[in-house]
Amino acid sequence: MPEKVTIATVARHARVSRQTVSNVLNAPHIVRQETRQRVEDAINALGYRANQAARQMRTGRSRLIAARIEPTRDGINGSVLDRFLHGLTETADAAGYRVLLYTATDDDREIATYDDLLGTYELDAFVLVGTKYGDPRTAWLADRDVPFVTFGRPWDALDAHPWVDVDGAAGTAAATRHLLDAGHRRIAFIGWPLGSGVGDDRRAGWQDALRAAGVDPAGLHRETEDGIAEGEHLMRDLLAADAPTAVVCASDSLALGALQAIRGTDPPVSVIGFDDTPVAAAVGLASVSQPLGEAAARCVDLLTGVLDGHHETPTHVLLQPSLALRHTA
Amino acid sequence: MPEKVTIATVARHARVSRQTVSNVLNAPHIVRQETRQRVEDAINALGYRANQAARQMRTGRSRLIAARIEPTRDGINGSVLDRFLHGLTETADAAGYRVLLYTATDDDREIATYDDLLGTYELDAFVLVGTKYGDPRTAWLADRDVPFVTFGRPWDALDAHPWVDVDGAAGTAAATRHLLDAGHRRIAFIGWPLGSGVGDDRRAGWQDALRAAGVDPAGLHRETEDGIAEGEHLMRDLLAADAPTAVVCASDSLALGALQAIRGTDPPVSVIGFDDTPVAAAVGLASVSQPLGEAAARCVDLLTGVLDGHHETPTHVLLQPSLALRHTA
DNA sequence: TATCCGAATTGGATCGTTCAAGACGGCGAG
DNA sequence: CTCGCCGTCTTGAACGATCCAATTCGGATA
Repeated sequence: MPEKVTIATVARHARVSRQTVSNVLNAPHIVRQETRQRVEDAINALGYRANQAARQMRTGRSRLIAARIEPTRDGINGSVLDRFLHGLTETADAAGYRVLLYTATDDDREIATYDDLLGTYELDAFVLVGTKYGDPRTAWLADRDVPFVTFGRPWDALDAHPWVDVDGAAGTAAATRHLLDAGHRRIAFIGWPLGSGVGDDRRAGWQDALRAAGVDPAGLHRETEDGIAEGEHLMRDLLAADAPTAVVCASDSLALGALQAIRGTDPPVSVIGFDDTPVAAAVGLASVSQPLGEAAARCVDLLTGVLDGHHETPTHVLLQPSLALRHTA
Repeated sequence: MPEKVTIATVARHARVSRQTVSNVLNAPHIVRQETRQRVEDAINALGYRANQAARQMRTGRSRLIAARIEPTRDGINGSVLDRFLHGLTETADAAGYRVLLYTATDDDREIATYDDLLGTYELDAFVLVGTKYGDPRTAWLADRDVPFVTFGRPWDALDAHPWVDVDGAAGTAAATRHLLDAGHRRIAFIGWPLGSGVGDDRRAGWQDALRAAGVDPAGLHRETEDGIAEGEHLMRDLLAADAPTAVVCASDSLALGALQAIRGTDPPVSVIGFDDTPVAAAVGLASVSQPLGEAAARCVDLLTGVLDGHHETPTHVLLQPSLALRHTA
């Protein structure tokens, strides 16, 4: 039965005081090289690991970051969060932080969860995925000076807090340009109802790319809630009314619906989705791909920047998506 | 600037000692009703929350459970883990535990991570998803008496440790019976190479169901690594050699491949996949559905059973899958 | 040789909680 | 009446780390 190894054990073994061991861990530069080496050897020999609870008690820092895991809603876009979380865990680990999961069914409950996590676990920071106009969660966190980053811009006040996002407009613009280069002119867009930051952004990219190429986008777009059936329905409508030869969609779900609607058209209508989900890869759907691992890494960067305490000013990161070309485009 | 509320603040406010407050929290029955009420009122009035770090220091329990999040490999089956994690977080929360994520690229590194998590964070337990024959991870954990549960049976020693699993054989058997009931006789199976516990189990269900119906399964099965292209390839092979009228697959990936191979057959060959992933729902693929939320809940049950300390004996839970019927069957 | 300086090290206090042991009043038994 | 016990509550110590102030020590300076 090996005895528990504490900082005192290490100190005894290296014939120094506890404080010296602590200094080796937290401020190595103030310890003489020779002493430091002796302490480090003792640490390795004994397999010492600093007890996080004890450290936290003194410092008030838990080295824990919270992220929310959602019930995969429509199921297709769920994998985006999945991949993001994986990247977050990996990068946070490298920075000496761990990721704690939580769930919540609505904003009030989510805020109650923040309160609990902060009170009992003294969480260091939160990562929120997706925010909406006038989000009460970010307001609550900001009010209390809790460090947090969002993956997704705060559309109503870009300077409100640090965020990382992917340039959706650039993605749909690139998709549209690709179709233009392939000779298409009647390129439609199926997106979400007006008023959602993300949806409007993606629509704008398509619109601007068309205008830049001298094509009038008027009438060539449709709006609906996300979903496969919805996408199929709107695509049929487009085919009947406007005879587009290609379509860019705000999500892979919509694009999958569109794919079903165009079955049998000749020449085949090109389709490009958004998010490059596994489903897209599975069925050969071209899609705009977000650099999720990179996004997660930058979230951690921003957080450690705030936590390890230099720049107080909120910082923003806008990443560029890429186009995953497959046989539907 | 509200002062930090500790157990001492509550004690002062309720005019009792710290220990009495502690007793109200941890052993309410030994405190007189009237006193207890006074303390509880004070707790609510002050918004007191027990500091987990301090508690952990004394008790050695962190109320933290670790689970691994994997890089979505082929992407399709990844959502299984995703849904499982969500259920785990929800149920753990209800039981007073939180879920901590970690990643690892191989077994050795994963074990090193265990060591680190146990040493610095004093994790209470681990949840492992999927184990293989002679898994070094479970051996390591068992050696050190670390509480853990696996989602997936330990195929080489069913009594080695607590586990929760879904009866794959029952799932493929049900799928096969459904096809038999629909009049099919030549029902094929596309699965994974012999020697994987999960794969062999799923194949056995198909085989037994056929035999029970008096159909000889000989020759009607193929084995390959998981993947869409692989499934398509083997399905073409089956069609050419054995002319099956239906096929049961060990995964949705394989089933998707099979779907592509049978396009245009008349009458259409029926296909049933496994895991009921979002992709299956999206393309209308019938599939065997695992009760993932339930599985997660039972994992937490087993863990709290061990942690909150009654039954020492490993326990096992085998859940029944259901059939998600869609137009491919 | 005496004095001083700064780098390196030391011991004690502290974070908020639970554990172990003891104090206090009231009650029933001897 | 006294003793012991039980239920209830209080006090002091401990968990393992960091922070703070005090001390030691080697070497440079006068």
